[in-house]
Amino acid sequence: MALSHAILALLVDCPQSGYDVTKKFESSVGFFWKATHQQVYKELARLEELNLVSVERIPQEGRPDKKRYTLTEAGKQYLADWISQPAEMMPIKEEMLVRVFVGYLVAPEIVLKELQRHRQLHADRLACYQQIEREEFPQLPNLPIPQRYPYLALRRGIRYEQDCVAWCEEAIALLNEP
Amino acid sequence: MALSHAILALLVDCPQSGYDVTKKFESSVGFFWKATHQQVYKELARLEELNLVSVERIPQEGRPDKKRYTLTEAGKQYLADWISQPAEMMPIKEEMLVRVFVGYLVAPEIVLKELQRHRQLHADRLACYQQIEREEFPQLPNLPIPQRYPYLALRRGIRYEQDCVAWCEEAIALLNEP
DNA sequence: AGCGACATGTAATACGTTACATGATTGG
DNA sequence: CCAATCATGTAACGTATTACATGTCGCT
Repeated sequence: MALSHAILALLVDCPQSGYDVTKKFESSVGFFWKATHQQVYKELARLEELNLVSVERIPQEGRPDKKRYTLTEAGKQYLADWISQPAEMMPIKEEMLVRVFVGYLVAPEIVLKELQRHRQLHADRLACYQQIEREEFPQLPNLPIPQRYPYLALRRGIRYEQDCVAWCEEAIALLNEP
Repeated sequence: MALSHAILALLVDCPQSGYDVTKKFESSVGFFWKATHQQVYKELARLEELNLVSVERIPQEGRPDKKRYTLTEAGKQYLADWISQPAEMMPIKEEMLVRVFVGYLVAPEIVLKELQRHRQLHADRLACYQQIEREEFPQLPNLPIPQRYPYLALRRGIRYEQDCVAWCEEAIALLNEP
């Protein structure tokens, strides 16, 4: 169950609420793992029962209590143990590729238009990642050791999007050839 | 529900059994979509109820009847309609990246060793894809139009694995820097 | 004798998505 | 006044994984 590990990973640096964690799944860690708030709240409750995180209820006025979750020592150990185990290779699972695979069933313009749209989507995402690179890692190229790890995760995101853009362009070129 | 579409896509060219479809999910389409035999058999039964595929029972001796599924006209139309709709951008979901993200929690050698192992896994997969490229697309670079579509899907797989290898190498280099 | 390929499925459980539910505060 | 942000959750449904279940044939 990798969702739990992604959540624990987010709690390493600073205690956070389910709401905060959810937002990070829309940015930072969201580059390589996704979760909705419903999943996050349920998972946090489970992690608390396992004593991998502890909760602190912060009463607020006019809105529900904020619950701040902190990684426990057991949780930190659990995470470290998990990191030390070999990781699986994950399948791509790209809906777009299933469509391209049988693209000859429809008019070429339809596939081309969709490839162009995707090129743009990935280019936009790339620009977003590159902005984060500039903002969050200004000390480049001399990065302190601990910061190198999250940076490498971001680098993977950047490379991935660059590759998506390049493939879209390659595909458009090939389909346009006589 | 993209699994159904992937299965329909596999049935376009030739009628096949659930067993055959399952095997293709371990190779060709398996580059970008995964499914186990349990999923496939259940989904094929559902697609039959929807009349998107038809079945022909082929009695055999000593083994269970073989059920050959064929794409119906309705199924073909359904697939074409689906292809014409815009595709979602899919998240990466790489377990390895979650580990690297918080890799500073464990000794550097552990992460380095795992990166090396992954580099090898992706290099092997790449070699496998490149062999398929040579075997299944010998007419390169002058490919007939319909064949260009599955070729582009394979190209995506090749690019992806090349990028994984390159990232692993980049990561190993950065973590080894003083 | 034992393994892998052939060929199909059920059942239980885990994980993910979508819809529903509430309600104050802040900014345009 | 409307939409977005803050803040938490339940319920139903859909999809995926894992374990269980069966039985033949051909090869080593």
